[in-house]
Amino acid sequence: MRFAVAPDQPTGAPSQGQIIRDELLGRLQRGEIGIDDRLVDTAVAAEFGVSRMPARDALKRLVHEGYLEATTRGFMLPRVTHREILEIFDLRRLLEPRAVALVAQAIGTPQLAMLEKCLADARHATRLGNTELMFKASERFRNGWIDAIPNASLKQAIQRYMTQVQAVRMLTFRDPANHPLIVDGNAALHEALARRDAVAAADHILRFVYEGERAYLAAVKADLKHMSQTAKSA
Amino acid sequence: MRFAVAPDQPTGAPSQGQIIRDELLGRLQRGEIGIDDRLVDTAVAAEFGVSRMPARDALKRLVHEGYLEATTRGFMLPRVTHREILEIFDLRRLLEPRAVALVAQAIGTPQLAMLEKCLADARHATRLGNTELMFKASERFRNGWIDAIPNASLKQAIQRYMTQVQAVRMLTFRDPANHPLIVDGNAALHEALARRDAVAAADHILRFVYEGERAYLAAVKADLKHMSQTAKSA
DNA sequence: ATTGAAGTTTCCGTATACGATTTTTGCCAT
DNA sequence: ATGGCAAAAATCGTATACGGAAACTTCAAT
Repeated sequence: MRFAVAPDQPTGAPSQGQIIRDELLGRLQRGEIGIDDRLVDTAVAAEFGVSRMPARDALKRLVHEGYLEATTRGFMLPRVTHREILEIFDLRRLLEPRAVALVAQAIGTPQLAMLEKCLADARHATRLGNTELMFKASERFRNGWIDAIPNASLKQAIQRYMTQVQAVRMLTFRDPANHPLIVDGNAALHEALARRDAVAAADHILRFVYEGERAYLAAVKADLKHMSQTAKSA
Repeated sequence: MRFAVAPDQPTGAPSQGQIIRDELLGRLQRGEIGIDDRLVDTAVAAEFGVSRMPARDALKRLVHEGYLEATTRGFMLPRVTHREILEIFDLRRLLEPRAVALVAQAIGTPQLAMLEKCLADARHATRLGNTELMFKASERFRNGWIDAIPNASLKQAIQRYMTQVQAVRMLTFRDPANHPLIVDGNAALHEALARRDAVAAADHILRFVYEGERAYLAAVKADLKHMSQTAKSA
């Protein structure tokens, strides 16, 4: 057993396809890819300066992970239906309380500090009325605690519906009245995590999800036209 | 609209990669691929009479689905870690009770009959002591109720870890003492579903998962040598 | 103006080829 | 005989090219 050269990464260098996939996933999770953007393998390949193969690889993988949908005309965001959104709220109520409970028991001080930073950013943005910043900070907060989930399988299950959650989030964020609710929800969660209080954390996230569903339904009601677009897409 | 040549599948023809993937998945699920078999893209491609690309496609997809593991020297069965298996039991306890509860409210008579058939098959196989048949029947039963989950997102989340469940299942099935427990658990679940009793169904599946975890831990204990192979792999 | 059909474009799936990396094999020196 | 080094083989990742299918566009006829 020779450790002479230090094994660096366990798997050596990540492949181009992997790199592209990670980058695209980041964009998807940051909401940088819109509902009617089309991702075409040749374009992606050109952007990353590689051939179609790694690009195709990344795209197909994202499809399989549920982040994209393969059409005969490129790869697009999956059209989320109203029904599906409600289904995902159901899923979230099943998974996320347990997840934050585990996080409360496992999270480290630096991660807690990071979450606190996100929270402060979100507060600041709210005071400024800057929806964009608020959105980003809240997203970082969410990604932060999801990253801290010690059960990798559970974490993965939650991350699968992240993009759909993003889409819904974007919708509800449009009403600034929701911003304080979101900040307060996150603050309550953070406080519970800081106290390592698994029960309180689970309660808070559950309430938060219900609150999110309520806000979503309100947004849909206030904006029927936009919802009908998800069906017509025109 | 010309149906002269018969359009075969509604979605056009499935790609070669898809075909290969399905066939390989069948072999994997039938246990026809051993722990130290290596699947190499060129060999697979040659067998199916195509180029490397569709074969690679199928292999990579199976990797992503968790059925295979990519090594620097071909694709092999994944070494599932003990930790991962326990994580999945945790996930199952979160998701499956709700899933069967929804099934209890939504399942139709023909599907119920199908489940009953699987149950009868499993009973028969148990009496015969035929592990193989018993395994198949139990698998059909499980796939049957999973198919009936009305919440598509939840269904998908459950299906994601099906392979790992299969692997564990394979392990616990080796002890015939577990067979009656499995049949009884399935029978109890079926009975609850037949009565459209969501609460009882959820209780039964929860108990069933706990029972499965117990059986798994017992199997590991009884078979430490095999488990240590997952680390050494030699 | 609307509709239908033919032509064009776009894009995916697959084939073949090449370079890089890792593993294996063979050989030589001690 | 054993250990190490170098050559060879195996296999993966990527590049490029071709054929076909779906969608879009154009244009003419009603």
